[in-house]
Amino acid sequence: MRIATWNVNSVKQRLEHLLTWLKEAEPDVVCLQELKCVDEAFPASEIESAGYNVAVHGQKAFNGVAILSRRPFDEVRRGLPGDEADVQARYLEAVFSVGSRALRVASIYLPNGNPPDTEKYDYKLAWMDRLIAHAGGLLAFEEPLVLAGDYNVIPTARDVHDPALWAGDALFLPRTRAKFQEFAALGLTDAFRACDGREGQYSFWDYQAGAWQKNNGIRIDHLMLSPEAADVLRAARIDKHVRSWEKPSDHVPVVIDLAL
DNA sequence: ATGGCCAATATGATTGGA
Repeated sequence: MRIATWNVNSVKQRLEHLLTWLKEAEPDVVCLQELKCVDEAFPASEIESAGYNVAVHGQKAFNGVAILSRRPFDEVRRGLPGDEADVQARYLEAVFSVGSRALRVASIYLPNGNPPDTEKYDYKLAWMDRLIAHAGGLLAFEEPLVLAGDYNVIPTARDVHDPALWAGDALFLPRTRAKFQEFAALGLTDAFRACDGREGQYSFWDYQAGAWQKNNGIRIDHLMLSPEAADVLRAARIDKHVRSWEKPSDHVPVVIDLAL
């Protein structure tokens, strides 16, 4: 079972890349973020023709998450619980049958939070609290669970090319990292870090200032695993070559293999 | 050259990204 996450920065702009990468990587489940379109504008037929079922939680212009799956969906949940007034499309959850087991996967687009001295940062931290509460409930099922997405969190100094440059950023502030630690401490495993301890492994490079050419990146796209999923983790990788394609997203896919 | 981008929006300056 191959599961991936990718912030595509507009699914309409990135459709050709997505179809090429699906054929190349052959994932079973894909979590997408930053669709930047409403449900009706999502290119469902093109993706279905590539062999995937589609669940979409879109929004006009911003945000938007989707899950693609070769298997049929048993259940789909749209939106993160905990705030009925939150209209931002940042969370989508699905359940699949894998043999006799249930596999639950969520596509997450955690708020950026910049600038940190504004209500945007408060929203980020509150969203993380809601995610912690919801994840706690899901972990109680004691099933394979993959919470995958663009977390907009640099977990440690090892995950950024120049920690000092990011010290005051909402993605790397101590409060942000502490909250992410609290989330992981529920019993979640960072799949990539469980497989690869090297420095210089990133999932995002800014479009500006030649960041890609200089490998000035950050690792902010994560697949977080329940113990039942971590037990069957076999491999994790970052498909960084996608960043060198023409007109790329600023994020690249992160991929794991589970023995399910 | 110590700076350089990109996408969406009643489409032209603004907003958001990270």
